Amino acid sequence: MPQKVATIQDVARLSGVSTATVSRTLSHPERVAETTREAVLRAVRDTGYVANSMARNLRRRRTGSILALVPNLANPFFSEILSGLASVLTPAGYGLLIADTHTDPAGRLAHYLESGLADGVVIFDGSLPLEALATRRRPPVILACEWMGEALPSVRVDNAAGAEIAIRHLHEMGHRRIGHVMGPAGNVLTESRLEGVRRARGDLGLPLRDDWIFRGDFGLASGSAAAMTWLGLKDRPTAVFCASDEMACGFMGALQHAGIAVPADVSVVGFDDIEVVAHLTPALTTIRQPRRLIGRRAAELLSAMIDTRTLTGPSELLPVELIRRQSVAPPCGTGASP
Amino acid sequence: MPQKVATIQDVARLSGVSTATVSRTLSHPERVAETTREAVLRAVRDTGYVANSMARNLRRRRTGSILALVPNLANPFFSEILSGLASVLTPAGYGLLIADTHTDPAGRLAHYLESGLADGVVIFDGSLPLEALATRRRPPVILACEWMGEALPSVRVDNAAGAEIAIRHLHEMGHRRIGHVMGPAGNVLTESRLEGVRRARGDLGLPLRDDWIFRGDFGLASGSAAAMTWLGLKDRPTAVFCASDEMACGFMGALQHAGIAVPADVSVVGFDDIEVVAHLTPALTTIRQPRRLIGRRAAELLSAMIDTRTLTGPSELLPVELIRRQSVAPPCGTGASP
DNA sequence: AGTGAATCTGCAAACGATTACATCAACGAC
DNA sequence: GTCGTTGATGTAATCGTTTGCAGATTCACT
Repeated sequence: MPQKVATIQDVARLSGVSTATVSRTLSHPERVAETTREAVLRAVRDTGYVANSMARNLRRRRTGSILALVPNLANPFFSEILSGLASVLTPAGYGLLIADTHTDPAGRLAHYLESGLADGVVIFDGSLPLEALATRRRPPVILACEWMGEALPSVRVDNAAGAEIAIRHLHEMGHRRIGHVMGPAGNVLTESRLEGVRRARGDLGLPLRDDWIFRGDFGLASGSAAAMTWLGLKDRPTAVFCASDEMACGFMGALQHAGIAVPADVSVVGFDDIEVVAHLTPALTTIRQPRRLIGRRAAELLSAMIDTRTLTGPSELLPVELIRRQSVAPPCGTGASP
Repeated sequence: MPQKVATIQDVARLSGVSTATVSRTLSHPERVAETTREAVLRAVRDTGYVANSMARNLRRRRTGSILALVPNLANPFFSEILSGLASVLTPAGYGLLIADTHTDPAGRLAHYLESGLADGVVIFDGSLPLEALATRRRPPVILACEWMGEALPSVRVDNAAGAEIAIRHLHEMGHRRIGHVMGPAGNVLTESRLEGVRRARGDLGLPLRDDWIFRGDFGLASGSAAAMTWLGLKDRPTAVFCASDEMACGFMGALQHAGIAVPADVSVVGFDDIEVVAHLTPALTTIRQPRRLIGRRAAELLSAMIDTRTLTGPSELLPVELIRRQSVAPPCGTGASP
């Protein structure tokens, strides 16, 4: 049923020139005489010819696509970054290939890199065995959000600074007893945000209580779980900074369902500023990451690396911003500090 | 710097066989003598050979990837479906190519189909000019969530039924004055859910007031906007069914920020059951779509179409389910019906 | 020993583009 | 009139696989 699709040969035959000329007409129009060009273009139109990308890419020794490795596609945090990626990649003629590294059997990183099915790779998953990248010789790789020493270029925000801003904001609002819901263990984001928390607490002379540090994994459920832990505490922090908005949602939700009022009983700050948190009640105060911009810059830097055939390139640190909303208030009955 | 990557020739040379045998060893191991196979596999390991997918696909006349056209990557609703897609596509040896049809210049549908860079296409965006698909001759296409008559196969839920369930639930809880926040005009989902609302209202003998039908576009902001309209009404419905969870979030959020209590003052039902709504306060009662399953089935049906070289195939209607949570209560001060 | 089948392997032709190089015509300068 | 230059086109090699066909070997059976 599917009839033959036109090849460059068909166009050449129909317009009475060689395939070389057809190819040139399409990729370097200026190198072809105007009358020829017109004839060729007409033939292209008539046959409905569109170049076979496999053949083209084989010859050009490229793939025309960029691979994005995300830990969890279902997480809204990534989708907007991807959207930013796509917005520069598509115009640049690249396709966006997406792989969910958690759906996938683990340890496939090497496979993806070697497979040669992408001209470049954007990695969002810091839990991948990134050391393997050091010895790779081919596709340029850039990290987004995550990072790994100075070895690999990355586009990200200053996470420690973001965390510090969050803590300082709570401090300014009068809080002295501040808890933190962490991300998954071993993650650079987790470490870095925790580091920011510790630093700010230290600088501000706040108590460094480890029972106010709750384990999490950036997901909604772990936020709820942290809330349960908080509820079980006899000596509770009056404010909690969650290392992700998702966890903040889970945390606030579980607290409220248990009859605790936010921010009256406890203040909450998130991280990321995903779209929905502005619509929560109370709207969540959070540290915004410029996600679409992260996507765009990652795409731009990566595509520069591809063009210059370099395996490495500059990194970029993007600014975070405190978004004040309604989930933070002075602690319980106080207007000022003790 | 980037040294040569091993080709099938290198492997052939190293293992002392022809390229044909190497190829066979890799794709049809059973057709090769055991000793040869071992020698070849050793050479593969030693050279680190991995087949060039461009060459392979060129020869096989396929691309090895599936294209997903989503209206808006940043919408969490889609990400989980994509995740489901990926979970069957990856093991099946396909890559998942994703294009955001709103980021992209419009009218590119034809371009995507003709471009021949995918063996199959999953369309999530019903607002695309789908009529064009009728005349296409090549890549099999399946619609997900959306649909279009019987012409194209699709995987979706019974949207009208879902809406009806929502309305009937509100009715059972004692509501008689029920509003609806619609999706974007012209969308089949919008129409179908609206149709369900109308049918249920009719069957139950509820008032068919058009000023209780609010325009929306499935997004958060339009939910908030609908809330503003609701606030401005002098004669308000006691319950509102939103055609998407995102709109329900926006709606509830804006209402609560304006001092209206949900569900005490107004009950809200959503549609989709995206993850976050279980963590809202009140947790949102909603109609669940089995999103991961939608993704999986779409992938399975599409890949069957590809295997059988058919341009069409069966559709599938998946079940919806009412998830009762806390955003619905009997209307204002009533325990029973008037 | 001869025959046929079964099994394994290699040769070489695709797949459909791009592009280095060669060719050829036209032109102006000397 | 010769030579060098410029511009437009064609020839054919190349990218790295897969696979139809045929040759070679082995084996079983008569």
